Amino acid sequence: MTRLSTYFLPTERDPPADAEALSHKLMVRAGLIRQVGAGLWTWLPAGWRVHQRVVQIVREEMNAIGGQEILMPVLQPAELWRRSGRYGIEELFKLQDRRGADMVLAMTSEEVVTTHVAAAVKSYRDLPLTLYHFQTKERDEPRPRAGVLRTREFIMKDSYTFDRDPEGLEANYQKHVVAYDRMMDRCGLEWYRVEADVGMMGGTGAHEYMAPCPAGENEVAIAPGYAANVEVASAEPQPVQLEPPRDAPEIVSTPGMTTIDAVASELSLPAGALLKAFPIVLDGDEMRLVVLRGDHRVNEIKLQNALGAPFRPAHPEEVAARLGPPGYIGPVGAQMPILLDQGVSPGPYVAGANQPDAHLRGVEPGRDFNYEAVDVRAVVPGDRINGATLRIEPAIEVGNIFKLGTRYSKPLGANYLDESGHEQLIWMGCYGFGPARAAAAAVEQYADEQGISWPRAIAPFDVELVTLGKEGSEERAYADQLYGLLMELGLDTLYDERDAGPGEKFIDAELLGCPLRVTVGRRTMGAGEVEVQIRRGREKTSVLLDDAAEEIAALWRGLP
RNA sequence: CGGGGAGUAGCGCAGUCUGGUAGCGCACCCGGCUGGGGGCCGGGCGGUCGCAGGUUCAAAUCCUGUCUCCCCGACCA
Repeated sequence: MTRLSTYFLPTERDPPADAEALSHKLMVRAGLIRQVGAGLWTWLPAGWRVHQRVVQIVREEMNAIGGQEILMPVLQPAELWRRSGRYGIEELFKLQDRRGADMVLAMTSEEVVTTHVAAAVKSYRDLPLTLYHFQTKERDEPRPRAGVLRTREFIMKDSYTFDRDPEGLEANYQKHVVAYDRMMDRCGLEWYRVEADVGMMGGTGAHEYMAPCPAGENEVAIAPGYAANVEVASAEPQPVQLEPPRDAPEIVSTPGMTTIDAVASELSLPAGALLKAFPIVLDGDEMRLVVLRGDHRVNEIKLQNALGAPFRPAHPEEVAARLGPPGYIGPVGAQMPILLDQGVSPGPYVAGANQPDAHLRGVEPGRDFNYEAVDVRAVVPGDRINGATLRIEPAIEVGNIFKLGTRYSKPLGANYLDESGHEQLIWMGCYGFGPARAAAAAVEQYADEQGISWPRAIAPFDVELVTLGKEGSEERAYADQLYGLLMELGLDTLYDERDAGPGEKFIDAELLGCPLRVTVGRRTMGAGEVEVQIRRGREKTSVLLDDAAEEIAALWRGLP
């Protein structure tokens, strides 16, 4: 029985003063969530129904690919995390029990699940295996924000696959691709599966499931047939007009001009006709000079991946000592390896001369300096890929899938014996999905001026039934009866029988955003009809009194 | 971690500069009217002004410290 007069659905006329993101404002206003502290949220009844609907979709798809649901604890011994090498992570909540033993609050469960598998799995006959759970995750985020989009505590579905070899892992990974594609579709989201950075975990491949929306914290580079996180995206740069070639570099005086823009405007050239030099220092004080087109920027994640090692930008003193005056450095004559971005096409460029107040023009890569080609440029909108134009959109990361390899099986001793009796490491994958983010993404993607407009599959209720009649009226009696019929047909119905004005009821209903709003009032009843509003698009239609429930159910089945 | 902002009733805010009995709108409670887009009239309830200390005859207001929250950036297995 879900009668609004007794249901805990505290709606608000005003959004929280400091809320910025649309989903944050609307989910609070609609009475779905309430804040407890920074990045800590309570899910109220209607909000929790949405969350649970997403969870059920995810559960069904995981089961469909052979996943087996388990439950692992949030509180875990620090020892496991020391063994896996993750104890030092700053986001990890750390605490002690009464005996002083170090504990952690899990941000994911690789350590625990791998330990169980290591203990139980002995033979190749026990593999492959897919285990998953829905469990609270704890992360000491430096900056929680935007309602439930980025929180310190949240529920995540995390699954883990265990295979004999890379081929097995690949097969399980592809199964997850299928399952995740379906989860995103079934949640009614617009989404992209994008190539992702494997990050510090050093896995062998990763994709993210991104839901584009203005509040998204990630940027996705998209072109027909291509989608990648900008952190790893590659594309052809837009062409640039270069100077005529010269037989050899010529010095040009550029006093006081230490920026690309200043030199470009002095020589009346586009910034892209210059070379930008980005000196970096690797572990052990080795220097490298990264060179890219003047109008391009370094993507530090791509650079780190290209180097295969961490780096830092060189300090000005190091630049002055090893190359030349900062603002005037360039690749010609540089006494260090040069990494040339592949966005620099052949031709004559203007570059720093490694001496005060001077640049060189007519510098040609290959002729005037040797280099190693790398791809370290940040892509920008307008770049080309497969002949199409690239665009960049903000998006929410709802899920990610990741090939771990033997990252955890090695330190935690997860081995098996193969057919010939040899001990082998288990190959693992891990896969995350955030129901709260899926819900927030749906709010972001479909909300309008009036409020939320849920996809049918994850709405808190299928139908909101509004009666305008007072207790004892003919309309009220009919609405009571219709409520029962809708429930019998399997439609989850929220019945607004509050003693409130029609305006208030309509506004609350559209704020909450159930796919259908059914109104029983004297006016339409007099005409033998019941009014039905389709929330998305707000189009109104009507059904006959006599078989209203069946017609409403049929309408509902046709909704997105 | 750097920069900016805010803590006064459930929500949104004024009052702080210039110290002098804590206010407004909405919500809520009671009564009545109204009944297809946050309706109207009348009467009410509700706040240790984030916390601690200090100055003062007197502190929401001035001073010191502290906690919390938000936004931008950095960060984001």
